[in-house]
Amino acid sequence: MRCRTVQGKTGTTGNRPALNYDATAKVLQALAHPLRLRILEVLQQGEMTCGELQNALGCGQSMVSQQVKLLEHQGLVTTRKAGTLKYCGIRNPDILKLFSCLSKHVREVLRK
Amino acid sequence: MRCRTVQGKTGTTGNRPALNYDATAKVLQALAHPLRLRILEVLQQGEMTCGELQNALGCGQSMVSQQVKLLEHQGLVTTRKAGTLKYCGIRNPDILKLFSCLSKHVREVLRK
DNA sequence: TCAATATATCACGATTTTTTAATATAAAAC
DNA sequence: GTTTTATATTAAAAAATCGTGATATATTGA
Repeated sequence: MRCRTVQGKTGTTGNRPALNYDATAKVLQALAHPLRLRILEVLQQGEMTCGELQNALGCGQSMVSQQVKLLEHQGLVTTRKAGTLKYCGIRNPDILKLFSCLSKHVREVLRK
Repeated sequence: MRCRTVQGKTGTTGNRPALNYDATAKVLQALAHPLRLRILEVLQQGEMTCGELQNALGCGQSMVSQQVKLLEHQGLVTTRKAGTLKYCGIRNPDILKLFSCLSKHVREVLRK
């Protein structure tokens, strides 16, 4: 995310509160990965440890650890430690609303 | 987007129509860039040529050309040619709904 | 203390993305 | 025709991301 063009937090016309492009792009980037999407989807069922995610998704341990951390940094996942276990959960369930919209887009606009 | 883990179109439980993770990740990836976000925001005002985008965003010609094409490929922008001009517009305005949600997320969860 | 378990971190090659500059194409104006 | 204008394409370097394997840390239980 190293965009060289001018960066502004405010939008085009007057005082409408627009996007913070850099921060928004980072969140989108965090979402833009098949495995991370699957993590979020699986977590809709409820809290889950990293190990459980690993099994549910069939991927390596460090992969899960790293991707969960990334999602955490962008405020998409919260975690709590219980002994040696790390429970992951959806932070801000509002974000899940994006998925239906995206799913529709993929189906309709990119019909495949 | 070269994810080595298992790829499935259907979700976790039964027959709920889940995400196409790869396609969805690609769309998100297309959105995950400050300049591309700005292009989409500017285009909310209406159709605009690549040159006008260039001026509006203060960036180079090939940059606009390339990013617009990328957005086009993911069904986010439509274009029409008129002589030597290329008019760009928002395809599927529904996608704009994502922005308010993301903006809220950035403000609240990543409060900055 | 030692071993086992769960997670974190690190390092690396491979791939992808980003950005710029140069050049190509194609339509319009002259 | 030539020039001008708008856009497309290409090439290339720099940076970021992806995925893996190795290792580190930390907690638990024997």
